[in-house]
Amino acid sequence: MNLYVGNLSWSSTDDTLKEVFGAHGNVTSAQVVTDRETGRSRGFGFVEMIDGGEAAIEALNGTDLDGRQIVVNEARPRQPRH
DNA sequence: GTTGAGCGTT
Repeated sequence: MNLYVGNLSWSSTDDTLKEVFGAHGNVTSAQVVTDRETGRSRGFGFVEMIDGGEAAIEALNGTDLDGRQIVVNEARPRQPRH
């Protein structure tokens, strides 16, 4: 299950998502989207989960993460890179 | 040493 996580703090990392979402399910991959040019965080990320995905959404959506209320939702299918 | 709506770099 792919999860979209928005409104992240600039300090939030892949490990941050993996820890928070890992507490509610099995995380296979967690990645904070960083700017390709500057390499800085764009304030959102994606989390891949095997189980507990929807549970993590309801459990973590709107909750505080590193000082910001994160937005958790199911991610849309990513368009092929061009 | 900054910024703040949204759906990703390979």
